[in-house]
Amino acid sequence: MPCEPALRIRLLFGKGKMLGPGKADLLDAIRDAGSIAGAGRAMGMSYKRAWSLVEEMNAAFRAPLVARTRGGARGGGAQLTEAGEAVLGHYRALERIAAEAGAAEIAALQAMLADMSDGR
Amino acid sequence: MPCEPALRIRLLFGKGKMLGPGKADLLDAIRDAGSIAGAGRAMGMSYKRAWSLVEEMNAAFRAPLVARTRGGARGGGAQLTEAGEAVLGHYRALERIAAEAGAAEIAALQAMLADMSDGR
DNA sequence: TCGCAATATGTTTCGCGGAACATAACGTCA
DNA sequence: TGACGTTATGTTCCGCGAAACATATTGCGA
Repeated sequence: MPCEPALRIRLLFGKGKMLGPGKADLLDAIRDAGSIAGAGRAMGMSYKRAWSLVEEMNAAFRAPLVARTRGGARGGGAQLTEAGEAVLGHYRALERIAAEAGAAEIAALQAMLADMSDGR
Repeated sequence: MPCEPALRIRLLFGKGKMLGPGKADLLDAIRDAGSIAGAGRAMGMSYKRAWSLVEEMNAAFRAPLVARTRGGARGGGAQLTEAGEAVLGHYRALERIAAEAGAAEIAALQAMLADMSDGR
């Protein structure tokens, strides 16, 4: 974790349907870990919470973002679906684009801050 | 209130210094109401909370964003300083620019949502 | 000099999201 | 068939941020 982004973006489509940094990071972690449990461990989040976030995401989108399998040799696991990859990609792109397009405003605000010794 | 923005942006400069929709709206309300108490009433927020947010903001930036006066004919009041106007302006501009620059990604995500009957 | 409306600030209470804990079910392999 | 690691799901517990409540203070005007 090199540095937490200075710009956090949350998309909210009403009625409990929202997407922010937390869910995006979780998608990333699931892709890395290959399981919800592993992702939870990796980011210090309880399995139950990770699972419920996945539940929310799968419900919010037309197609599930995370595919899960139970049992089997290694107990089961979870992977990002094509939709999951797409959503994550779009979100990351949005983050990048917004930070880029808003760089001037962000810099202006940062310049007005008190005591920016470390700039973070 | 036409529609709450689908895009919420939070800027975080570490160590308790952060700026999001809540504080921005509060600045707006203070400019409208001419007082912290009035702003709090207008947005259904306790005076204490509004006051502490102002405190945070004034501490976070080099120059205070909100100028307060106590006592007097109408009890006192609060107005945005030049710095306050500037910060609010930069934040609103950032919101606008980000939403504009990220429109394509946002639309792509929205298109993948389930059941967007009301679009909100 | 008293009342008003606001700022200023401390103390206590409370709701809720998340943590912690507890199980069940699943499916492959040894 | 038993063990393992995961998904799946319910229940209870707890910390913390916000609300609620309580005062003190300021300065003008009636």
